[in-house]
Amino acid sequence: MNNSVREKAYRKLDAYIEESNRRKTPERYAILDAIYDIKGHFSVEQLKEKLNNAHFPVSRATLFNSLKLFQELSIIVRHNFRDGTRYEAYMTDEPKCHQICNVCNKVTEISIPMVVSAIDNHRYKRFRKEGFSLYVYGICSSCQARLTRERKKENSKKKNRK
Amino acid sequence: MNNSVREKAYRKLDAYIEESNRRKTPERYAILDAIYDIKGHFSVEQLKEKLNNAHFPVSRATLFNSLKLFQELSIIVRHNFRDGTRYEAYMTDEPKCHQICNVCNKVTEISIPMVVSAIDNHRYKRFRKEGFSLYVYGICSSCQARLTRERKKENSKKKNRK
DNA sequence: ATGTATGCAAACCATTTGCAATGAC
DNA sequence: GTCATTGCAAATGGTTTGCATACAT
Repeated sequence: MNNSVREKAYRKLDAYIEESNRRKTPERYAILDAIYDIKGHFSVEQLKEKLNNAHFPVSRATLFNSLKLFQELSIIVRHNFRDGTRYEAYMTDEPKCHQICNVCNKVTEISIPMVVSAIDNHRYKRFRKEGFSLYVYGICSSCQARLTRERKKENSKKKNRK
Repeated sequence: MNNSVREKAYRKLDAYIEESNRRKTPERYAILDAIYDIKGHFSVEQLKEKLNNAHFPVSRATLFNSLKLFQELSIIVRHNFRDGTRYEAYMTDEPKCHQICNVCNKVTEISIPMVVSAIDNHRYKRFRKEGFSLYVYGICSSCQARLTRERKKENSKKKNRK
């Protein structure tokens, strides 16, 4: 990951605190650091653990507060996968799309440059775009294969019964 | 909404039940109907209410079961907005993208044909695409304006104190 | 000194689970 | 008759909330 992304987030947080007359608490910066150290998706628990390991334990309430704040500042994005909520820092360089199987719920990150540029080039009305997340839903090949197999089996059972 | 979409979903459910040797319960078809009657986003509670109004009350457990099944069958998609989970039937005609404000969390449906065609034309690897959802995150103009106003106010307070 | 932010624990609420009853085949 | 599916109620677990304390300014 490009460290300039991290620094940009720092500056966003600084600016917000300065302009809104809030407090520069060590927790907020520690959490921000942990997020960028993790790279990629993370759950609240993983983030908590990361901070514990960094000898900077933070309460769950503060984690949720900060995550909400960072989302408002467009520093992170919240995903809701089948196995729970995941957060992720926006990456300016090569944003990823998510390919998700509707059956096994497996999430795969893929690159679709055409889509990314189409999203970037669109002119939004009364809206300042900060980031995006795209989920392409479907069936992965292994589930496809398994389903076909299982259905065949069920069908033969049915015929035998008759 | 095009009714052929609804019929396609019916056929998907029929095929699944037939091939997997499951049961054609009235609940499943009633729920499917309610979903297509609602049109657009809905919460589990809204769906439950819709079914109550249609004099076909269904238990919450069954609703969740069916929603999970319909998701596996790629009939519906699950969204996770700030104010809770919402479901939505896939629409083949003119799929919508979501524009979401990171501050007030307002969700607006927008059309970005270039994006839709880029998603459609991409060649996925070992994956059969069934649908997608795109969330473009940012700041809506009214939040933008409000934030600027508030920060200005906070700043003048700060100066007065000094 | 002021009032924002944190930490803790309790409360909340959407979703899941276990199990008995139902009913589709 | 068999076994998938439903309905109910209890359990679960992630997230929020209330309040006292700490601390950034």
